[in-house]
Amino acid sequence: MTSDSSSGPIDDPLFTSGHRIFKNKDLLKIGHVPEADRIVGRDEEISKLAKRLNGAVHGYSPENVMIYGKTGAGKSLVSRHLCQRAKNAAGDDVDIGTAYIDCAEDTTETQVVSSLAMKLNDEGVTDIAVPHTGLSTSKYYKLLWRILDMRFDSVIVILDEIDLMDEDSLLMKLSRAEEAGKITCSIGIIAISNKVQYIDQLNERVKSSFQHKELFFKPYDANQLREIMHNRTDAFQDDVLTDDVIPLAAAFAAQEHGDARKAIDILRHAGEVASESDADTVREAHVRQAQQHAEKDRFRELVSGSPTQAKTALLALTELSLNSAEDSFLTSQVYDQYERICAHVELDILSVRRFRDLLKEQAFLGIVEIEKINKGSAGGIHLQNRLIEDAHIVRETILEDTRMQEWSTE
DNA sequence: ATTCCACTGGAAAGCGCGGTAG
DNA sequence: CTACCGCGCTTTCCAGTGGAAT
Repeated sequence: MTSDSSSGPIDDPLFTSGHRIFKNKDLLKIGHVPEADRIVGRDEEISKLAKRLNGAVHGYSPENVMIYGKTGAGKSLVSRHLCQRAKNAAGDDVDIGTAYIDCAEDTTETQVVSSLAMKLNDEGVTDIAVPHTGLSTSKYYKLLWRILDMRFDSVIVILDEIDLMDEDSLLMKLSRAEEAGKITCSIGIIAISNKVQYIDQLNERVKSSFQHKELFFKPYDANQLREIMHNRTDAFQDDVLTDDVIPLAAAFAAQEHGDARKAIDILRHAGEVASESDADTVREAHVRQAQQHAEKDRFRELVSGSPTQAKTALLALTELSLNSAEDSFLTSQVYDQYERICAHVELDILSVRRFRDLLKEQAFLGIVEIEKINKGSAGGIHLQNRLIEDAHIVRETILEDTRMQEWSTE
């Protein structure tokens, strides 16, 4: 990163090999929004959603929409696409703003409001600086209201994966802001969830203020998955995809409830595998390899991303599984093992209460399975923890952590 | 039907960190 | 500088829980 400010790519054979496979890899990125004529099999959903948003284009209130559907069913895609179109369709006299929030990243009310304010802000116009943290929730709201009124007539907000957000009053505050006279700008909310039950578990007060229509996205079928991938083949150089690649990737994705994201992921991975192995074409074998790759990557990311204490808890269960004929263990047993490991690697020992939650998190990630059992009169209630993933692989992955090195000699 | 028990899990609160505002 | 805020991680407290033994 020192010299070379000269323009244009330089023909270095070390860095050009990838171009043999890919022409425009961006087309396979996750957030990529294809042009309208490339969105497959969602015509009905698009026109329904468009009707709800119609108000925004003409400067009055768009309706709120709750979208349900499994992952990779095109929910975010269609929403983003329509926001873009609404912007284009609006006349010169109507200022439309749109914002996309991923609630997996912004999990609290404050974070979402601050992100909204930041994304909708334009410091040149409003002369408002939005700090990314440090303010109280109410101050972030006030900033947001000011920004909205200075810049827009109507705004469409997409809240993706809203079921991952821990508070729910956000929906209420956003939808009430206009009628409460806090702003004159109108807000339309598109809330996206992959849990159908989401609306049921909302607070009554929230439910009544968040007036909404519901929209359900069906999973893609195998034909649609193939078409989706065909539409993106120009991410690759001409003729590098062999004929079996797309049908196989479609088959893998169809197993996962027709997940289009998965399909595209496999396709991209397959291209990367082919590229790394210096092949001229992407073949069936690359797809299979990519599929395995993706699963290992996912697991590795899950484990290596978690804090040391969580790893230790998981390691305790792993050691028990490796050194015993049993495969499931009571929390107290796992905790004993955990204490031993902590003592050995000089790590603070957490309370049992906290420890239970750590294991529960692992269960949520699908690494551990927990079953509740009752031993009766003198027994009481217990949890049985069982490792789902292969114990050797888990152990290996955890021991990559420098803090865990000490233990590897045991 | 009742008792019994060892653990479960919700709630509240504390701590330290990284941040803003004045 | 002080006051304040959000947030992740943690502890402390304690009212359940529910099947087997009685």
